[in-house]
Amino acid sequence: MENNPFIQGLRAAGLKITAQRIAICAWLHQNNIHPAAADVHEALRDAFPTMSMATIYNTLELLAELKLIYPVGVRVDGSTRYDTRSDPHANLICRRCGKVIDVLDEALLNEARRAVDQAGFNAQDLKVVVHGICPTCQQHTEQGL
Amino acid sequence: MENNPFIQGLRAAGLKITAQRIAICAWLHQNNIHPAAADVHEALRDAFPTMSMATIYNTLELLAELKLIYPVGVRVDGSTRYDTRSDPHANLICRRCGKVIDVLDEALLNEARRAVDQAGFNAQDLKVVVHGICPTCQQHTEQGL
DNA sequence: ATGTTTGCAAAACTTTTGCAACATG
DNA sequence: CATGTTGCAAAAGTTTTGCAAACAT
Repeated sequence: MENNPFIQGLRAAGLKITAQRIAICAWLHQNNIHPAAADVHEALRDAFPTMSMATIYNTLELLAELKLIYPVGVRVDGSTRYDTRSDPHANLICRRCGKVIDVLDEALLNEARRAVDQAGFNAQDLKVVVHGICPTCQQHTEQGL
Repeated sequence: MENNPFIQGLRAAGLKITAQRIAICAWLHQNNIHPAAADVHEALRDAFPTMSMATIYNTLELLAELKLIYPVGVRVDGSTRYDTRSDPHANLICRRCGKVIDVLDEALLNEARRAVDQAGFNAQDLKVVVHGICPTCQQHTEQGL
């Protein structure tokens, strides 16, 4: 229960550990996807029927400030997606279905650091996002769907 | 006047060339920035005081469907930005001020194509987006702002 | 003349904010 | 018990939609 890095982070920051925060952090930790605020809300609706979107947004923003989660950097279908991994990696985003895939690729990250440096950008806190079509959607296309 | 690729594209698609579309296309062509819909609206307010946001959104979406412009793939400060370049390139986005810089870097694009391929993604129609801090905002930081 | 496009208004949607009630440390 | 947090409701902002009037071809 308490090997949850998000809850540990909140505690370390001296913040209060509420039932809602425990639920949100537990769900984020167990579901290593790239949820939107609405996904969290829907997932916890049964357990917390009265939990408001404001609480979700508050908590996600809090975790992002503590650098425990990261906004993916794009909005897919109109909403911000969060990334629960803190190690450097790239996000592959499907143009069609919005799925986000994490890719650990040092060569890509290094090229990105170099290109960013060259343009005078600060590469610290770098994030690479690549848009394409995911395997599943490619199959659908091949089947003429 | 008619060396405007956006207007040519609309004409080639058999669409009607209205005064509003001419104005939007001319402005996009002359201002090679990464505008949001609201930027276009504001820029053309004097010339077309009654032009509605719906017309802007219609036209931008139309140009995007014709692949004459591209959504940058992120929303900065809550709104979609468009890219008026159609050649392959990367977008560097400043985390702080939201500025978008185009970077033509074949090495980066090639690494991205390879990484995307390796993950089973379709690299066709690839877009690379990198987040960092732009030179201007770095200076502000150094000055303690 | 005909079908497209515009502009207005209203709606949908995500996210933010104010504030009273409540729970945590 | 003092402060931080929640939930509700309303607001703000972007984008979409329906429809009558205006326009391009």
